[in-house]
Amino acid sequence: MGQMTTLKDISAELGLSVATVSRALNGFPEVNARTRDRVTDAAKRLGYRPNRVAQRLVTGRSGMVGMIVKLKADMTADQTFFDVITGLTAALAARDVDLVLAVDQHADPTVAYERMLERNVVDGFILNAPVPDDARVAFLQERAIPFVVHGQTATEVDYPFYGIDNRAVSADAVGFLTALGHRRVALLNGDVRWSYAADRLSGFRDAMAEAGCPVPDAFISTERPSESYGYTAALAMLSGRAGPRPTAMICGSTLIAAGVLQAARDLSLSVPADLSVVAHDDALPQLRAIAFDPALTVTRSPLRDACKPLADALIDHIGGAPAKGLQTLVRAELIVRNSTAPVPDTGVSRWPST
Amino acid sequence: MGQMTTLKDISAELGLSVATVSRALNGFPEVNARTRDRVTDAAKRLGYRPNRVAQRLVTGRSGMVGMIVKLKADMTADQTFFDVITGLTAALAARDVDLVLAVDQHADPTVAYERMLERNVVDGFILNAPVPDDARVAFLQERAIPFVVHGQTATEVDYPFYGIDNRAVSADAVGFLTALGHRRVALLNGDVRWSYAADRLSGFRDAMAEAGCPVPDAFISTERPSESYGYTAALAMLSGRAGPRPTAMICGSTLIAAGVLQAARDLSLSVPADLSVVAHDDALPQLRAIAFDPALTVTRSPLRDACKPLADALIDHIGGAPAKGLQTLVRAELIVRNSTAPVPDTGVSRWPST
DNA sequence: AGAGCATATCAAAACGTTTTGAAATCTTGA
DNA sequence: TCAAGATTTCAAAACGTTTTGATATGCTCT
Repeated sequence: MGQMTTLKDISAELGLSVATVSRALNGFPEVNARTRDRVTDAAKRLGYRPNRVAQRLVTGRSGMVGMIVKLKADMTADQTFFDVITGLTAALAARDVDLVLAVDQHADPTVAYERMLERNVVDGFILNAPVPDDARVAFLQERAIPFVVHGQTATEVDYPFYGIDNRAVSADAVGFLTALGHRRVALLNGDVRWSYAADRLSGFRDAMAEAGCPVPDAFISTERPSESYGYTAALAMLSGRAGPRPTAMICGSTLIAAGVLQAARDLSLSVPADLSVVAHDDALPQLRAIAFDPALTVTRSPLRDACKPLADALIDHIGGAPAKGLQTLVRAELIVRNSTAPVPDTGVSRWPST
Repeated sequence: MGQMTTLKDISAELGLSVATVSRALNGFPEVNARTRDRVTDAAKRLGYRPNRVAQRLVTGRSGMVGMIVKLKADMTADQTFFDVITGLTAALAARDVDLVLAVDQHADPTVAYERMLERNVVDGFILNAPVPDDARVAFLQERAIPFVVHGQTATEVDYPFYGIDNRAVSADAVGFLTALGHRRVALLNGDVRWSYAADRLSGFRDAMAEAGCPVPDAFISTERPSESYGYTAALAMLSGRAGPRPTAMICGSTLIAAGVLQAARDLSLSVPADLSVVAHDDALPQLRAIAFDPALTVTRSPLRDACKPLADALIDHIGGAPAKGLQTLVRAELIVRNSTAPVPDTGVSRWPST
């Protein structure tokens, strides 16, 4: 089958040396303008495509980065996963890098990385869903493998990351709600084993404390985000068996909020008149916060926004750029819609107790 | 940072030539047993890992295969996607091959393949979700790039594939239902743009014709599988506005079946007394047919089963094995549970018309 | 005309492997 | 003991690039 045309072919065709052809194609300044034209012309004419493998052999880079996703029994990742992969591969492709994907089914999170490194085919990794004191971070740092973390809050680290300020997410939501007079605010958080949820929780506690609002234990729940979790948790909190009910809820995701709204509906509670709801919105196409009824007030930071910065940070870091300049912590945007309102007059919700 | 140890390092250490070391490690027969031991020993001791890039440069193979998933606005792929990726990467890894993933957002399905080929980093492709006369197939065949198709019905082709016999899926379901006396059977199919659904449809029509059962147009619907599709389609069919109602339904997926069961419940119809339901079951962990109420009668062929044969077929094909021996068409298993029963006595459903 | 310098090109080394063809060593049989 | 053969090892080429160090060519200034 059709042999690839190589630098040698071009050099033979033009009576030049391979070195000059290489330089001409790579835009080195010392090659004569006319020669460069002849070379680029011949390259196009002969359909030259550089052999990446050869390039990589000499540059020592593979031009691929790895990503290893954890297979969870529940597969919650899926919703966000596809979206992230899409943006990521696009951003990587723009810089001529490919993504090698593996799924980890192992208990020890590092073995999958070890395996991929062993096959020594990737220049670096994209780490997602970090946990506090992530074992993978230690593993990769020890081996001096470049990586970038998606979703990171601690800023005092020496590797690149892109994340949202999750403490601020909670603080902003709390600040907004307390300004509306709410004092009994509940948090329907994600699973605190993940850093993002842990940070939201601590941000929530601190902000509530600062606002002088006590937070009963019953007002905080943490679980993997799902609609049914939102539904049952909200139902439990709103039943008011364990003291006064919350007048506002902060949801870890729009999915949870969907369950909360359903629960409110089933209890004949009006949102926002009886209950204010704020959710964090990753801007997934399937769950458009603006399409909720009522339209959700959210702290918003599109997941897709992370992809390009992540890809670029990793590639730059592999290229030798120091981590310090490749750390981004964005502040989520508070978007006020119709699911929030001032606290009901009495301060105690007005519906009959169940 | 720590230089990789190379063949040269080992050869220097042992006073052997690089060639011998290479041979020893690759199990060539002509190397002395003692020398081989010394080499493997030194390799382990020095932590030798072959440089894949160099290997590839000389062998011309990359040891990676590509998969390009189509980004659909609705993202229905997700459910099955994660499962497939998991099995696939595991099966590939077992043969020391990695998976390069890209997401295609382009209208022309071939451009993403073109792009990946251009970067010339994969030895072959796994094609999923084939359509009749798939443009990607023509594209890859023209360039003599190895590939394997996941989900294939036409058997008269000269490339490897692994698929289930979708015409038989329908035929088996129809055969089972007609044996129970059903004659008014409806098909809630997937989107017939995909081969699998097109085949299910033709298999359904043929089997029904053979059984001597007419099929009114209203008994056939095709749409992207979802619970709500199952719900609304079933509701429409069971309302009976356009003639007598079906006594049995064949669903393209368990997801659709979930909607059908809900519709039956809302109409106070008993499954299976009033309506028999058969679904095709891909055995996704999230939607366990046995956990339905009533437990679903299904044609079952676990999606995961396809992964290892697919990976192996592709790798063998890349290795030069002819396509003919790498084509598998499995017959789905009919599993009878509680969602099917003999047709009601009258032959006309006994519930009051709406 | 020759030194000095910038410009443009080249040949060769390097990357780390596999593979080829030849050479060295050992074994066997007469 | 020697030729023939088998066994084991080796040096070198090859894969297609990038990069290094050297060389050729032209120009400017004295």
